[in-house]
Amino acid sequence: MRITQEADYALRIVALLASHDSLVDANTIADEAGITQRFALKILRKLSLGEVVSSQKGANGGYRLAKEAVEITLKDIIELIDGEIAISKCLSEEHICSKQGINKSACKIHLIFDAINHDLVERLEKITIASVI
Amino acid sequence: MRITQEADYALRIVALLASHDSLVDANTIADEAGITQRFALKILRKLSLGEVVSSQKGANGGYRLAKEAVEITLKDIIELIDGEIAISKCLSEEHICSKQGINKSACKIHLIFDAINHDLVERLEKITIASVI
DNA sequence: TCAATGTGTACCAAAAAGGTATACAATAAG
DNA sequence: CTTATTGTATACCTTTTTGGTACACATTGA
Repeated sequence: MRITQEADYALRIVALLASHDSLVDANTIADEAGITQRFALKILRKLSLGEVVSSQKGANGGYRLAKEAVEITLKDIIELIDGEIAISKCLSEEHICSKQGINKSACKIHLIFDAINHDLVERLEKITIASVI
Repeated sequence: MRITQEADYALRIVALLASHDSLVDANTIADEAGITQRFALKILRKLSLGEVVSSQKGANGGYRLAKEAVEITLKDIIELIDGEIAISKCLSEEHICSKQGINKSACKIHLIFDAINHDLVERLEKITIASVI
């Protein structure tokens, strides 16, 4: 799948949290990211379940990073929001070559995409939030 | 945008044509690619308009490559079918950073995606159909 | 002349993206 | 010990994109 807008917002939200020390509430985050509070909450939920951010409920609650900014990679965040990164649908699920009865590892196009995708993921894995802020 | 299934089929169709010398009609192409004739025709239309394949009308007509296999890159074909390659929507059209009033070249996330995307396109540009068959 | 083939345009259905709504649970301040 | 403030959980909705299909037509070789 491609990197969605939602993942893009997630990156910006995490970057934003990385530049604050204290708890930041969803409203403030939404404002700074330029999205609605509800949508921010949805994204924050995923980030929270993925243990990228931690949350505090109740009055004066909010969110903060759950770990150091250098420990959070772009890949982590994107995969939390969008699922596995795949430049072509053929890479995940039922690939065309298999539908055609071609062995996946005998399908040259598949192999090429696979290599490219692997390098892409590797690259996203090397970029941390610390280097973005 | 991500590489769609349609682009994937297009790659397979062009590879198929590259391994034939003579004209191949849409029905045969569709059969070998495992898609309907109509859908094959749609893809072939785009390839034809993009001057990757040439067509011959009438009885015993069909398609053949319009140029040498070494002159056709994966990038050419993918862009003909899917439009400009962009790993993130943010890269084309109205990017999030601009909606937020941030200058595109000041948006670190944008710059990172831009660099990655550039390298991806460059890589796809270096792979020709000749190397796939 | 007519059957075989490609052209052009428009339409349609399913899936994904992008976002909203509603009802609830926890907690800190008063 | 109540209540306003904040996050949680789940379900739903709308728009865009993807992945096709349908129909009427144009060309050309036999």
